[in-house]
Amino acid sequence: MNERKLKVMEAAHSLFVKKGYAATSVQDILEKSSISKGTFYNYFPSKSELLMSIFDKINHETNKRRTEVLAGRPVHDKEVFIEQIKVKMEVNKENNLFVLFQGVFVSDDAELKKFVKQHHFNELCWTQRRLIEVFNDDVRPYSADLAITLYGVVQNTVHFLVAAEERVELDAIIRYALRRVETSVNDVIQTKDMLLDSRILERLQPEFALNREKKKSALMQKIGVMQESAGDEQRELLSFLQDELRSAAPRCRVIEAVLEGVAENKDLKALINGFLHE
Amino acid sequence: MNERKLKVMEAAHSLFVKKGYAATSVQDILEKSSISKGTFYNYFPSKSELLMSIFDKINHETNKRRTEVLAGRPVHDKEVFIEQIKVKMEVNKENNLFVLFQGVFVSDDAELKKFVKQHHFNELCWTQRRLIEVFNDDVRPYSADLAITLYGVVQNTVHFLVAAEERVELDAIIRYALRRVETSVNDVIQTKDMLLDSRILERLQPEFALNREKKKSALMQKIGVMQESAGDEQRELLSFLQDELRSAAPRCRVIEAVLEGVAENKDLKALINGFLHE
DNA sequence: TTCAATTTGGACTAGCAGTCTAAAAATAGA
DNA sequence: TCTATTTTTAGACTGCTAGTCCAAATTGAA
Repeated sequence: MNERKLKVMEAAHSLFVKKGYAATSVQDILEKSSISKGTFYNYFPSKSELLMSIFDKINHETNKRRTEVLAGRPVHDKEVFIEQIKVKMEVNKENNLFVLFQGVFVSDDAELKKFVKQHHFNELCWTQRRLIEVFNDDVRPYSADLAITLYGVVQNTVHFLVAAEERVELDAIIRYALRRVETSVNDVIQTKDMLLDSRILERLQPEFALNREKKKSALMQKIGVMQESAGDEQRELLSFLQDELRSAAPRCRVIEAVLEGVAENKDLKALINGFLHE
Repeated sequence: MNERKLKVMEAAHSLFVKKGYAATSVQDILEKSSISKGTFYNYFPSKSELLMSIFDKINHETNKRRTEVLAGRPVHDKEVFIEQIKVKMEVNKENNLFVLFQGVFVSDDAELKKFVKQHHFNELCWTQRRLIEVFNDDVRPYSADLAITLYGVVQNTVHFLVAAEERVELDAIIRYALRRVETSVNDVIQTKDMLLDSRILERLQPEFALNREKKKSALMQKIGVMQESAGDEQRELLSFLQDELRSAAPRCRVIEAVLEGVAENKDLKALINGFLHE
C-alpha cells in the first residue's frame, strides 16, 4: 500500500484513539498528516471509509497475532484459547475500540454499521468454533449460547472496568469468564438447556468465509484426532500441516509432499484437497 | 411540567427512536413539535440536555413499573426478579435505547457521557442488590461478579439478536441467563472464586442514593425474614409496610400506626426510623 | 525535455448546533 | 378593558462540519 496513504491512516488512527471519531475532523487529520484535502479524498471516499480501512488493518493484525499464538500447539489447548481472546481484548483496549465502535453506530452511515455488525458476528462465530475445538463436539448444540455468554461476560467486565476507571486485569477476567463457561458447559449438556440454534451464527457469515472456515475447522479437528494416536515423527508432520494450512497462503506442493509421509492419509487428503482447491 | 415542553420531549423522543440521536436535527424537532428555535432553547440548554431529560423520564417510568411488579410479593421471589429485568429490557427495546445510548458516547459531551455511565452503574448496582435478595447473603462476596455476568449475558444476547434481526424472546433469554447465573452461584461459593470486590459498585454510587438503597435493602430483607415465621395477619401488615416503604413518598404516620400492630418490632422500628429520617 | 499522473490549496455547497434580537402574541393584574 | 410583563416567534447570524471541484503547481518517468 501507498506509504503516504499509510501515514494518513496512522495519523487518523492516533487522533481517533485520542479524541474519538466524531470529535476528530478531517481538517485535524489533514494537519496532522500534512496532506491536502484533495489528496485525502483521493485516498478515501469519505471519513467513514477511512475508519473502515483502519478497522480492517487492526483486524488483520489481530488475526495474525492469533494465528501466531496457535502455531505449533494443539487447537484444544485452553491456554491458547485464553491468549487468543486476550489478543483481541488488548487490541481493543490499545485502540480504544470500545469507544470507536460505539461511535460508528451514531453515524447515519449504513455501510459502516453493517461493517461493524459483521465484525461482531465474525468474532462470535470464531469464539463458537474455538469453543467446540477446546471443549469437544458434545458442546456443539450449545455452542452459540456459550459463545455469546463468554463474549458477553468478558466484554461487559472490561467495559465496566474501563468506564469505572479501574485497573483491567485482562488475564484474570478471561480466566474467570472461562471458568464460568466451563461450569456452564457441563450444566447445559446435562440439562440439555439450549437457547439459540447453534447454526444461527453460521447463517450470519458471508458465504465464502463460512465454507472456508467450516472446512478449516473440520481439517484441524481431524488432524488433532490423528495426532493423539500417532508416534513422534508422525505428530511432527501433522503439526506442520496444521501450521501450513492455517497460514494465509498455504504452499500446496509442500503440503502434498508432506502428506505422502502421513499414514492413513486418504480421508485427510480428500479434506485438504477440498480446502485448498475451493 | 409544562405541557408544551412535554410535547417537545415526545416529538424528539419519537424522532430519536426512529432516526437516531445524531441523525435528528434540532430543526426536525422544531418542525415536528411546531415550536420555534427560540422556544426550544428556552426549554433546553442544548440538544444533549433534551436527550438527558428523555432518559430521565424513561428511567423514572421504568423504576415505577419495577416497583409495581414487586408490590405485595416477597423480595426473594425469582419470578419478580425476572419480570423486573424484563421491564428494563422491554423499555430499552421499545425506545431503541441500545442505539440511543451508544449515540451518546460519540458526542463530545462529557456531561452526557457521565450521565449514561452513571445510569449503567446504577443498573448494575440494582442487579447486585437484587441478586443478594433473591439468592441469599452467602452470595454477597460474589455479587458484583454475578451482577456483571447476568447483565452481560442478557444485554449481549438481546443486542446480538437485535443486530441479527432475529426474534427477541425476552422471557426465554432472561430465564436462560438466570439459570446460568444460578449454577454459577453454587460454583463460586464452593470454589470461593471471586474476581471483583463486591463493594466496587457501591463505591460508584452517588453518596445519597447509596446510603438510602443500602438501608432500604436491609429493611426489605429484615421484613422478608420476619414474614417467613409469621401468621397470616402479621404477614399482611409486613407486606403493607414493604409496599409503603418502597413508594416514592412513604406516609410516615401510616407506617408508624401499622408498626404498632407488628410483634417484636423493636429492631424494625429502629431500621425504619433510620430509613425515613435520613 | 516532454508528458502524464499526482498533489495542492482554497473556494464553494449544504447542513449542523447554538446565539441573539426585535417584533408579535399571549397572559395576568387592576 | 386597559396595561404591564412574560413568552413565543422567525429568522439572521456565527462558526463549525463533510464533501466537491478545479485550476495551478509539483513530481516522476521516458
